[in-house]
Parts: sequence; C-alpha cells; structure tokens
Amino acid sequence: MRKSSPLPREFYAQDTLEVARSLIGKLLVHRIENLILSGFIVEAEAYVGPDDRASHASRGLTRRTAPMFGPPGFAYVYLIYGMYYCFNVVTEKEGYPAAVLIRSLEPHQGIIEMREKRKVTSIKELTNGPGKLCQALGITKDMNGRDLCSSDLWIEEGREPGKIGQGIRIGVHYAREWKDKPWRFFETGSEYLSR
DNA sequence: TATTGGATCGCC
DNA sequence: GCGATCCAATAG
Repeated sequence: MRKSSPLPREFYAQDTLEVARSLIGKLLVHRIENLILSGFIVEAEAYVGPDDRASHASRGLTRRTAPMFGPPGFAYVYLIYGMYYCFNVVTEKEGYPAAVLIRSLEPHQGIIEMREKRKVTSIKELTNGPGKLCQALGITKDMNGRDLCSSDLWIEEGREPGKIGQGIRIGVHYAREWKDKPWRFFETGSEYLSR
C-alpha cells in the first residue's frame, strides 16, 4: 500500500483551470484524531482572478476573501446561505485571487460516520454537493486558511478518473458575462455529481 | 447602525 | 418552486 501524502504546493501554484481539471479523481481527506473521512473528487469549479464576477474576489481584498489572495495550497472555507459551508483550495501565486470550489465527492473512507453527520443513509446523497460534502467530512469555518500541505485536511493522489466533462458553473446567475464560462469540471457519468 | 443578498439544500 | 438562516459587504 502506497504511503499517503499531501499533494505538494507546486500542484496548487499552477493555472487554476489546470488545477480544477487535475483535481478530478484526487482524494480529499480529513483526519479527525484517529478517524479518516475521505472521498474522490468528481466535480470542481474554478474561480479565477480579480475580474471574475462569479468570484468573491471580484469585490477586492476583504476580511472574508483574504485567503483567496494568499499563497496556494491553503483552504478557503466560507458560510453560504447562513447554514452551509463551501470548501475551496487556493491556487496560483500569492497576490492573485483564485481558487477551486470542490463541488462533489465519491465517498471513500468513513462512510458510516458520514451517514451520521449527514443524517441520510443513501451513499449517493452523502457528498453530492459543496455544502453536503463539508457536512459529511466535518469541514467548518475552523478550516478556513488551513495549510493543505501540512495539516489534518489535505488532498492526495487518488485514482485514475474516467472521462472528464466541462460545463458552466452552477449558481452564479448574477455574474453577468462571467456566468457562462465553462469552468466546471466533472467526471462524466459519475453517480455522485451535484444536482 | 441598518439593509441586502448569497459559489445551497431539502422539503412543499 | 420556495423558505431557512446568518454574516460579510455595502450603504447611510
């Protein structure tokens, strides 16, 4: 069995679209003491630069968006609609605001515990959405700004993904001409994609 | 200090 | 299709 290790910071330092595409098939892991909760990434979206109106960073550097302007390989976690968290990985060089939103996972380790956290039994409903996967893996505001290269939350090599599809991002109708950018990547045919 | 609205979800 | 629920970002 190969020793698991976090992807290096250079992985995150690349072009954001490249990172988003490359993340499909990788394994997102959260270790809570002796418990391992993980899932293969099957869907991710890129939020790129200061002009992308769909991105929080288009409003500039604020308290909330600070992690997006920071160095690559760190987590950007925020509360949405007052009740769910969304998990992103910060990309590109420090000072350039960009990140990839992890939208859905194929559950791997800790499925019993994920069911308890999610209050649902169907495996397909555990992590098929950005808010759901944070709930399943126990990702909260506490992980905002966490270093994915040296903490209990990380991404490692997973499995070879199937065919990768590309399309427009979800839930960004307000983003004017940026709403139609095909910056969402997903594993075609996966049963674990978000709605 | 007050108002607004959202990178969602689950139920009607 | 719609309400829940709260905080950051703005406006005043």
